[in-house]
Amino acid sequence: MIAKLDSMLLPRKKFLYHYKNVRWARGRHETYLCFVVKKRVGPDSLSFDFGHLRNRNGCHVELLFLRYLSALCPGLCGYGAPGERRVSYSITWFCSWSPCANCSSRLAQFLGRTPNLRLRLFVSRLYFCDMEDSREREGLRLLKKAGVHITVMSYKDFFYCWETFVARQQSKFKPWDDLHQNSVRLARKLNRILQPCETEDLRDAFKLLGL
DNA sequence: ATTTTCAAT
Repeated sequence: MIAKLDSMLLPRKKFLYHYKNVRWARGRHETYLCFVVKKRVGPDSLSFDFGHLRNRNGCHVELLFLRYLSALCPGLCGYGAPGERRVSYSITWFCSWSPCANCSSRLAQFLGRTPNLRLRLFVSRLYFCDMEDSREREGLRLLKKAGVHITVMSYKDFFYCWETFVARQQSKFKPWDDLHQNSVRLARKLNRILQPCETEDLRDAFKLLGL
C-alpha cells in the first residue's frame, strides 16, 4: 500500500529542484502542480483527494489540470437531474511557476462560469513578471478578479508540500539557503502586482505627509 | 555586476 502510494508521490530531488524559489531559476523548463481537492458532500463533511501533475507535450500544466478536472470532480460541471444542485469543490494548487497570461485568462474564464469551484493558488516563483506591463502580471490580476487567492509560497507551504506530495521516506524537509528571503521578496513583488495603483499612490502620499 | 522563465536542440 505504501509502495503503491509512493509511486504517486514526487521524488525528493524533483521537488527540491523545481520548487526552489531561487532568483535565477536556470533550467526549470518544466512546471509542477501539486493539488488538493476538497469536495463538499454535506453541510460539514469534506472528502479529499490530492496528487501532482507536470506540463506535457507543449500543454501547460494548468490547462492539463482543467482537462482532468471533470474526472477529478464529479458533478462540478454537469447539469445533473432537473433541480439538482451542482457539487461544490475547493481546490488548492501549489505551482512551481505562476501561470502564464494565456493560462490565467483561460482559468479566469472557466471560473467565471463555475461559481461552485473555489481555487486557491500558491506559487513558488513568478513567471515573466519582471516587466511592469507584462501580460503575465495582467493575467494574475485577472485571476484575482475571478476570485482566486494567489499567494507566494513560504516555508510552511513548502513544508506542507514536502509532507503531502513528496516521497520523503521519513526524511525531514530541509529548507535551502535564502528560502525565506526569496519568499518575502516574491511576496512583496506579488503584492505590488495585485495592488490597485490607487492604493500605492495613496501610500506614497501618506509617506510624503509623514503619516 | 550579472544571471531565468511550462525548450529546442
